[in-house]
Amino acid sequence: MRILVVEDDPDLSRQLKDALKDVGYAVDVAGDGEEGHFLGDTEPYDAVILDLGLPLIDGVSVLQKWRADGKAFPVLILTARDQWSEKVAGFDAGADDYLTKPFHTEELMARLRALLRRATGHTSDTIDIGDLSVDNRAARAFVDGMSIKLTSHEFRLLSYMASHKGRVISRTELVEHIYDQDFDRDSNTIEVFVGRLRRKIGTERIETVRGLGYRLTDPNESKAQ
Amino acid sequence: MRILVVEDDPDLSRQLKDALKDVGYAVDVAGDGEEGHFLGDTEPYDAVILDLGLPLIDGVSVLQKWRADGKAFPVLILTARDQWSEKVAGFDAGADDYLTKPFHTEELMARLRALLRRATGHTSDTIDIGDLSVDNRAARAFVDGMSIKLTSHEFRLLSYMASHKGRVISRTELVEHIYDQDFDRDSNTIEVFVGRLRRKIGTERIETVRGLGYRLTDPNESKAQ
DNA sequence: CCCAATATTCAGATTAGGTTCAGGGCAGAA
DNA sequence: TTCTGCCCTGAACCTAATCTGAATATTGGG
Repeated sequence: MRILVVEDDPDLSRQLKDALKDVGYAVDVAGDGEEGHFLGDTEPYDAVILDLGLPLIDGVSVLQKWRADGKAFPVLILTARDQWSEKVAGFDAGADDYLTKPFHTEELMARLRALLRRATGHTSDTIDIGDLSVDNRAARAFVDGMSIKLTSHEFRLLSYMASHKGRVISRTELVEHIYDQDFDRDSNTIEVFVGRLRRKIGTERIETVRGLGYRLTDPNESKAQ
Repeated sequence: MRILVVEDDPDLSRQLKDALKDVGYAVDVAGDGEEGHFLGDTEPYDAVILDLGLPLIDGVSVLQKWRADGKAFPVLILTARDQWSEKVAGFDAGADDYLTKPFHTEELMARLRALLRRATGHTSDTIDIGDLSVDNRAARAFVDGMSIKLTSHEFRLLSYMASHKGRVISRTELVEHIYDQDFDRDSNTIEVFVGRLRRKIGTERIETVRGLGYRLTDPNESKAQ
């Protein structure tokens, strides 16, 4: 999952980035409203953390622009304590959740997970595909109840595919969601990771759709056609 | 486990701090309601001991604010004898337990342990992971019934991991819960302690999850791969 | 049967994590 | 109080997991 953080305080911004990367997200950071708006417009984020007090363009305006443009990613806004009116404005502009500063990193993580969950239409942090189970909270996966050892990139890949299970996902989409900005795309890393993942969770679970991408399915489900 | 003590009487406050540190908690102290509120908002405590009669902001208000902000840590309130109404107000505001002054340190410790126990979802002061047993009451650990000699920080680490057994715990989270405020994060103390702990309780009990953190498990539990 | 797409394998680079060690501090003993 | 010994810390250095990109093999479609 790829997250955008728009925050001008460099300390907080750094801290957020570190914490998010720790938990396995791909993270981009913007330091002002303009850059933030641009990135949100250009890159396909899975969620955005948006401070409301920003240089150049304020947070609420950024959010409004995005929503007016039809961007649907979930947005979590950060407000200073007691900025009651800001919070309301944020919600009106289309925020999905808010957090008042200061806050606990752990709480932010929990809320973020909740947003991502909701956005992908799941109700739990754990996603099951047949007897494969992906736990986004603990960053673990199980096949048949057995714990599978995955590296952090393998897990990102699996997690993204799991939250879009059954759909064909293009290589490009995968790259865009599991890596952050600076990544040299023309290489076959995705194939390599898919290969490794298959070896660990069973080849038949990741179906190749020639010319389009990959699809994560339950091999035991009856398949039409 | 990291505890916040909010108490204005310097004697009592010192005494509490010492006693708590002795038993192996990381402790922060605040002398008035404002500082207390701020710390509780900012740092991830595992429990809070809160005096109700405080300068600047009274205890009940502090507690109300925390709860309104969604802070969930267990709170033990201290009241003067016969302040019956205060006690009720405290409970209404979301306290988990209370103690009337004066009290025996022993009793405070027992109640605190109970709160931590409940908060982490355990029913006993002793947590077992396979044949490793962690006794939070006596601050001791056993492997296979044999007592293991641990230093206080080693024990804190183990105790925190034990109460979240099976979950991956990031270095950051560990630092935040086993040290109190003033600690320089960029050093490798955690690695060093994990190393020492492994030497004492057996390497295989603490699993490393690269890029994410550590996990305490029972090595004999069935694992694929 | 040929071509393009996908898989596999592998080695080097990179980076996270592990180990060791010395200095300083603190607590308990005398 | 001073002395002693244990512990903690941070740095330097070492090790091993993992990532990457390229080379090579395989597969499926036409």
